[in-house]
Amino acid sequence: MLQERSQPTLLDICRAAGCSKAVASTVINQARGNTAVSAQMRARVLQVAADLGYRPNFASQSLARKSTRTIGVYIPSGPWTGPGFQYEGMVLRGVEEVCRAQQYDVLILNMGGAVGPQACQNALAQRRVDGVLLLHVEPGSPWIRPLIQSGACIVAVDYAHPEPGLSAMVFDNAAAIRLAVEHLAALGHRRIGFLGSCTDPPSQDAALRQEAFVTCLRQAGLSLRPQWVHDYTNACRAVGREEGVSMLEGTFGARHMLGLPPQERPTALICHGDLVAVHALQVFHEHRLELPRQMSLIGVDDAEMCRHVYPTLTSVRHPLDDMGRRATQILIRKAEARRVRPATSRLAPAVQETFAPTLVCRQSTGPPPATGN
Amino acid sequence: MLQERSQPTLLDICRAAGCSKAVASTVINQARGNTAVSAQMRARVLQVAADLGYRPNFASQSLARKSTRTIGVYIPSGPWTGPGFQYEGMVLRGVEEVCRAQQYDVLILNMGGAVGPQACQNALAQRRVDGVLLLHVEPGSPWIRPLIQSGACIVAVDYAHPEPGLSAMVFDNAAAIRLAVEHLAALGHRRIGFLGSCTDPPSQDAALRQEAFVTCLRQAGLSLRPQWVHDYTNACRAVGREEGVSMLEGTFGARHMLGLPPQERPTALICHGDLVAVHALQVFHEHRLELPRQMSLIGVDDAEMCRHVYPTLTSVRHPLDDMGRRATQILIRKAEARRVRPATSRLAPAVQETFAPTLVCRQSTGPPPATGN
DNA sequence: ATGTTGTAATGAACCGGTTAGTTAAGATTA
DNA sequence: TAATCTTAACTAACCGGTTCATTACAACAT
Repeated sequence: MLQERSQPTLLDICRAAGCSKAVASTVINQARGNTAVSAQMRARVLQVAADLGYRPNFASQSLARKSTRTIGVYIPSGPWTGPGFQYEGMVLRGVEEVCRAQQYDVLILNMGGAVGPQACQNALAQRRVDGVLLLHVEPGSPWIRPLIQSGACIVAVDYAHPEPGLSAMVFDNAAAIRLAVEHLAALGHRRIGFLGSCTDPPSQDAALRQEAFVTCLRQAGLSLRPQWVHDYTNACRAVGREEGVSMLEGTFGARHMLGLPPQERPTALICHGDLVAVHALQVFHEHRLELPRQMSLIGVDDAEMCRHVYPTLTSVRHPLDDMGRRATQILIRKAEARRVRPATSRLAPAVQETFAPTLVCRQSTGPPPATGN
Repeated sequence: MLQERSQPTLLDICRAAGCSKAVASTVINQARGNTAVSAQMRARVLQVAADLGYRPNFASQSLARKSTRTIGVYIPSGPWTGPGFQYEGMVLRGVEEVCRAQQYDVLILNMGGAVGPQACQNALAQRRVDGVLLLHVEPGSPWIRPLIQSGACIVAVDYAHPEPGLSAMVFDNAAAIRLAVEHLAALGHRRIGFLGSCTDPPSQDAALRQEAFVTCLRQAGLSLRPQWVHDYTNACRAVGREEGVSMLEGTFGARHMLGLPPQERPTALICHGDLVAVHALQVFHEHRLELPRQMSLIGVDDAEMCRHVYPTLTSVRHPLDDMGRRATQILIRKAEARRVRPATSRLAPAVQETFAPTLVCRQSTGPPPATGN
């Protein structure tokens, strides 16, 4: 009769090595406070642990240490496979890398499924997660407040929050748009348009990017006609707002531009994001427009898909992996500090770091058509 | 001086409600074995728990129950944002949905980063995960054996494994290819080609799909020339195998087909996967081939990106979310059963369920060119 | 009055670690 | 030789729950 092989415990080690739990624990954590362990005992314990394939029980350690070595990542947007997930995925890559290196685990709370914010909060609270990373959470979300009050360490990625003590890793949206405009201007474009985001309550960075576009054009000394900017307002005019506009923002935008008389049409378009650009691409293909000969197109964020469409899409890289990495480092540092002196958690000041964009040139941008100038 | 707000414990509840830990615990778990709790006491405890915002400590529960209510998902392939992640993401969607509903957590071990299999196994072992879901893990991977021996419940998604007791959710690859062939045959295509996967040790389903292709063509009474099938062998002939062929499989395949004299060129191509198809699409665009007028193209798996390319890509849906859902249900069922009678875990027989494909028609397939027939 | 049954609550051991406090023995110093 | 310091080990409390065995007490039957 096969015995259920349960994992060896610290006690098993003690029996085999002939020592107390305290010694075994000390050796395995290679910690020695006021006590030292003799070299031979250390070797013996380590040997036994290796032989038995000992792995400390995480739950037990968490309980004793009052720290779960777990970072929760809260993702309010769409599901794992949503078109926007590439975005979250890039952050996760950085998060996991840092966590794994520091022996932390990642608990992902994705609201894509039927998982409400309430369920997520419960999960976070029950797990006694050491830190929470908020991914692309708009400021002012009602459920942030209880999270802060629960005393968790929080770092937001992508949005600065007005709440005190909330650190944030932010992307320099304005600089991203500036890079795009400068790239196009350098290629010789004079009529540059913008396809904005059309999600219903416009997101904060949608606004930032669109504003930056207007500012940059002015600074570059380029003229801007109102019809060269397509955003939520225009989209609503085209279809009822009920129509799930958001998924088709690029499509609407591109059609809008093609509707303009050729002489007044932009020769290049900057899109709020890569998905918008990819959808615009579909429309241009439909109309047999050749890119970049007849139209230049540029996205923002540099998602994986930029490399897979035709023509490959020039984009402005959003260093999401770096932001995730950095956020996680800060979170872990905070968590460790709190372990040392729990009462003084408020000492940690809110950090805010800004990340710079970089231009990634691909095939979708080129000089404007000679005739059109 | 602000007191660090720590979460209330069961003991806090007891003090407030004036009862013992046993009662409080019983009420909160709404379990009553041989003991009952009076209605008033139950109400009192629940009231207090709600007032204090009590959340049981997960680590403590895990320790006491000897169950972590956590499902580990092992993802050996590329990182979160890798082109193949859409695939894993779809499974995760299903997994998370079921877990969350059953109050389980998901621990994702993605080897995309610099996380070796060893680190993953350690994490799984330390966590005392209740079950492990293997995502797209090829049979015979050397590290599966220790995992099995550790006594974990395991369900594999996408590959059947020869190891005893290992359940699997498998996709009917042959049926998928058959759907694709039948679709094209119904449209009138007589010369159908196949772009296979070119990853170095060819994956099991690459082989299955390619074999199925040959079989289906024969069954449909269609002729097949060797040059209509492009796979790893051909790719290696084209470039050195060092050249990271895998990412460019579609590109090579498409160029190969275009290299054939028009009369001997397939009028439709079935691709091993969507990514292959998307890359083929890039080549066809480069050569100004119009789809589906001059060439039909069909992918397998129905990844999100199929909807974003031009023309939108016809594909055969791989019900990954369903497979993930089902796998998780089985895993949780096994885990619960084991809790009841730990010694009899081997009673649970290895389950194997097959999932059927469905055809998703989009713009990339149509009748063959009239002249070409 | 005694024994039986059933309900409602309690006590205490346990899960598997961590760690402060303590002890025992050998080395160093007065 | 006694007093003190180190070093290396041990003891036991604790983390926050779960659960079994036990007790207290009222209701019922004999």
